[in-house]
Amino acid sequence: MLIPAARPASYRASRNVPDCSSCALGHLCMPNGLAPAALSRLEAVIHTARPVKRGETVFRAGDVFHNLYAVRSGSLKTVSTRADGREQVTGLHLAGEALGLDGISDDTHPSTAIALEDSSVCVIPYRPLASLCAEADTMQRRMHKLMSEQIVRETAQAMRIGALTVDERIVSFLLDVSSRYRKRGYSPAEFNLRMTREDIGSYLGMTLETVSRTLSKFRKRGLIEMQGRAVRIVDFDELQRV
Amino acid sequence: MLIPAARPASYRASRNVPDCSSCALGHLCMPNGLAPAALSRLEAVIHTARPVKRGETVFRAGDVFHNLYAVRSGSLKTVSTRADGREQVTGLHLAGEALGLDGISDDTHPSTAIALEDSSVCVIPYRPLASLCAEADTMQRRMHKLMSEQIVRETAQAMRIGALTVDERIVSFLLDVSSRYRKRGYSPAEFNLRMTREDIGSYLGMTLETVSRTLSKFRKRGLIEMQGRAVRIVDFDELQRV
DNA sequence: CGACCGTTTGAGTGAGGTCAACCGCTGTGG
DNA sequence: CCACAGCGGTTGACCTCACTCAAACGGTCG
Repeated sequence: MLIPAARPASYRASRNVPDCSSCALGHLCMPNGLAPAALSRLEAVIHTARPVKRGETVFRAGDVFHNLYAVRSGSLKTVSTRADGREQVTGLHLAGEALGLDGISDDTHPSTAIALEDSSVCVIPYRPLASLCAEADTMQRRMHKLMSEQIVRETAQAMRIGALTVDERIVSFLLDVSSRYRKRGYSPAEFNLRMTREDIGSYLGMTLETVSRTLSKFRKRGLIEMQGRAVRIVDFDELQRV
Repeated sequence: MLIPAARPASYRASRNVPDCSSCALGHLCMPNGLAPAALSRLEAVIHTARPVKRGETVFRAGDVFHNLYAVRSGSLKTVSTRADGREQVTGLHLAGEALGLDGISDDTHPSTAIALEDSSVCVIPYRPLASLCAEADTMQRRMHKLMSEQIVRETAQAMRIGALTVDERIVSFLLDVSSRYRKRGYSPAEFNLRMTREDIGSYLGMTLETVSRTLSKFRKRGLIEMQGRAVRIVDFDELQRV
């Protein structure tokens, strides 16, 4: 049976995933390892939890960069507009992941972040965070890792689009999302994609029809179950071998 | 007439591009704005300039991460190996650009860096650099910008591959390289790609035959001149409108 | 209830991949 | 010094994968 949305279920408890009570953020604002002084500073920096309704934006392309964000709950997509006006989905950000790191580059957000469902984000003013990084070594390390991870993810995404067939791209996408949910303590087998077929196609460099056809094919082969945007991965092994 | 390799020519002098005498690094180790104390620290951190012959590697996928690198002269490609063994070119790094930022993520280099020509790289030990970032605010800011720029570049690359036709991809690639040379004080119109057609194809998600055909088409239309890997952009405007 | 949006599925087409032949340059060994 | 092998590049012919266009369905909201 398919659940309508991903939920922590028993995974969090059983797999002993650390819980950041202040903002449920995974490793971005996870206090482990921080000196008490630095911890209280961090809490002072992260002062707001901002709710974002489905379809609303957290920031828009061109906005002046002031804050980083961390997804507290829900999920968001980032879209970039090309020179010719066409829009493309360039990122998917799940609960516990960071948002807005690309704005540091030239103090302007290059993309627009849109909530895929009613969500909540932590607002983290960049300047104070940078100061904190200078004082607490662990914090700086965490910041660098976070940015480096984003670089690795983007590179993987470019490879995904460039070197894989559409079947492989869909598989890679599903497994990527799955592993990201697992990392945050949610079920890696059942989750809700929340994106439309068009969003997925835009993200993976293919048309919405092809997305639909490919998912249908996988369903018929018994690799996945799905109704609408809810997905359940039935056969990981078989899925992995294309 | 086509030059065999990109060279500073008169651009550097005439356009007043800052020159970093210690390692010709553009903004990565460009001392402008650093306090004298921080500057001497920086020089202490960047202790080695390592020569790399064409085809040699600076680091390999799987190597433990210790150092960042900055390209002093020449150019390198980064390649990643997919699960199925196929290799893909994931990055191109020109003189003055950074290398290895993706290794911070989990203390392991995820890709292999290979020199496209006889080159030279600055070796920058990460730990001391991080300490310096904690002490000098400008240095931290620079570091963050550098990583954020890399994120933006990778996102652009994913969009390039995902949303553009092969013609558009080639144009976008040529203009990208061109603007990067301009930024470093080299001629934006004449440069040497150094990569094989296969490398370019791998980087742009297409076959080497298609790369060759497309470049030939552009040459016949008078948009570019080229012999071998040397390129001269003749008509920027016409090239830009696909 | 009807309009609309997202999705599914089908049929036809074309952009780009595949396979193959050939050219020119470079390096190597007889 | 020349012959030859090997690599990178170009071009052609053919084919296929994924896009385009089109139709129809189901759920949701006013």
